[in-house]
Amino acid sequence: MLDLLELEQLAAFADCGTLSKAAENLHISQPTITRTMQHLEEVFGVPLFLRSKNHIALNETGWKAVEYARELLKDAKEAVEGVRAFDRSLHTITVSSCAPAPLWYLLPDLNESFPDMTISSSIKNNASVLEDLQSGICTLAVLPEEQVPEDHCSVPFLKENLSICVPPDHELAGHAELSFAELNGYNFLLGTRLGFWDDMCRKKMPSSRFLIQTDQFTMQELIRESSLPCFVTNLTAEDKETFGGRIIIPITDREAKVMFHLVFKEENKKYAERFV
Amino acid sequence: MLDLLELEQLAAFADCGTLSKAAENLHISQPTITRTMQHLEEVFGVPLFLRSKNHIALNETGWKAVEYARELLKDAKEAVEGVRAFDRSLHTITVSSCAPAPLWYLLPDLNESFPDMTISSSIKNNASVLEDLQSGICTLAVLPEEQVPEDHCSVPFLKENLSICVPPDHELAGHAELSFAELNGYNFLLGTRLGFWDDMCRKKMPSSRFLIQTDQFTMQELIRESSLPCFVTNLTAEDKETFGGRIIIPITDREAKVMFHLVFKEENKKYAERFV
DNA sequence: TATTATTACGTTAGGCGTAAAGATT
DNA sequence: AATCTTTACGCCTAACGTAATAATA
Repeated sequence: MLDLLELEQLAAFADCGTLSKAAENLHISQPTITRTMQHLEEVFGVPLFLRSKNHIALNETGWKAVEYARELLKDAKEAVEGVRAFDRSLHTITVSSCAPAPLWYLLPDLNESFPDMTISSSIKNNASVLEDLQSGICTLAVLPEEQVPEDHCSVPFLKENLSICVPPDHELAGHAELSFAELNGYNFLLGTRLGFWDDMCRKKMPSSRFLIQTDQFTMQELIRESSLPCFVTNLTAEDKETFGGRIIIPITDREAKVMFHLVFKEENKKYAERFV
Repeated sequence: MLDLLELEQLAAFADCGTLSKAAENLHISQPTITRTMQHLEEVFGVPLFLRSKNHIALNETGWKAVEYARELLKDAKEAVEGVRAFDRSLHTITVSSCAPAPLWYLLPDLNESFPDMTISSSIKNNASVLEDLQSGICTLAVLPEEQVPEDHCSVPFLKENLSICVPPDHELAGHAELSFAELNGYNFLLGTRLGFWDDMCRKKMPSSRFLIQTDQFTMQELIRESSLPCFVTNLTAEDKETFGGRIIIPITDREAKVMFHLVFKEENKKYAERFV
């Protein structure tokens, strides 16, 4: 039977050209590698080397053996990595969500219900979430109702309504409600990456600019100190403080009201059951 | 690093269900296989088994590891076989010919010129010979001039003219020459498998039947004792005796005169050089 | 009681490195 | 002289099997 350690020495010899350099590389003695090459010839049952008194080189068959050796070594490495990755996946719940808000409710819940599992989550746009779902990269996906693929299980999860938030003296402050059409052209502060909402806003308000703030504190300061409108939803959990005296005005468009669904494969039902 | 011997034990355990049976199968002791399983868990770095006091079974990850193990074992086996096959191919000249006659001249020549090579030959139809050539299965191919592929080297080798051979009292015996059209409808004795000629005759004489004789002696007897026509060519080396008093009549069709070419890849030029 | 996995233990085979030899440039 | 491969030799590890242990059905 082949021995991967021996094949590694063979590959090293192919790389180095001489047994001595290969031995040095692998931190073993020359005699050891000499013996290994002899043993490899025994195992393969055919000559692999051209020998002269103080020189050894691979013959044509030897090079072919090296090809196979490298392939096997790569496969063996991938096997170990594959098994480890599989084991990790058994202890990880991976959530891909199209928006941040659902995660605020989902993640604490999962953490509590499956305390010995690692919870890994990411926010991306609808298409990417779908990919993760189809490819099995994610265990649970959060998608708008309309995006739920037919061949997957799903449960309704949360409803989110988008509103904007302006200072009382803002020119929009008088409206009881607003449409994307009316908002188009205004520039907005955008708190964190919004996933789903991000795409939606850019699409519905193509003339608007979105001033993205990654820092939480900066964002709060700008909300307080500027008159730029920003977004809130019914799920936004910020303090009253954060928005100071700002006024919240609902957006009337159908698209501003979203029903998020939890989507998953049959085999991952157990992780979604408690949300049914 | 993984050890294929250990993986073999893992696969055996997966097959047998218990360590004892696996040990028995592999003719090793139970403690050995126990230790191996423990060591495999170390190497993979993740749990592979569900253990109770006197029971051990593969967990989900373990089964995944078994998958990889089987794959690696198969690959390793194929590597050894592949290297052996490659080595053999280096010491074998494989000839695929569309007709037998060229081999009568080619094989003795090759045997003499390359005494330490094994010569392996087969007769097949044009299409199969071409396949062998393209796929590299054969070192040298013998094909009719018209069939030589453009992307290969070739040298003219032999010219063969097909004739028929009938007893003096046969109704065709009076002709000085004949065409396939005139022969169509007669039944023929067919000595050995003719490769190229076989297809040709069936195509040009669709109404004829061919009585195939695999036994040399039977063939000779039938030639002597029946009046059925048979085929000969300018290359046929049989004794005058074999054909008794039979008369040989050339076939006039263009297709009955064939120029065989030796066809080969650049890399195998050395085996054809002496025929240039 | 029979079967199974695991641990303990003693033995041994085989693999490694050092040293030396032989050969080539 | 320096470099390289191979052989010789002795040590020592590590792998194996036997025997014992523990647990279960």
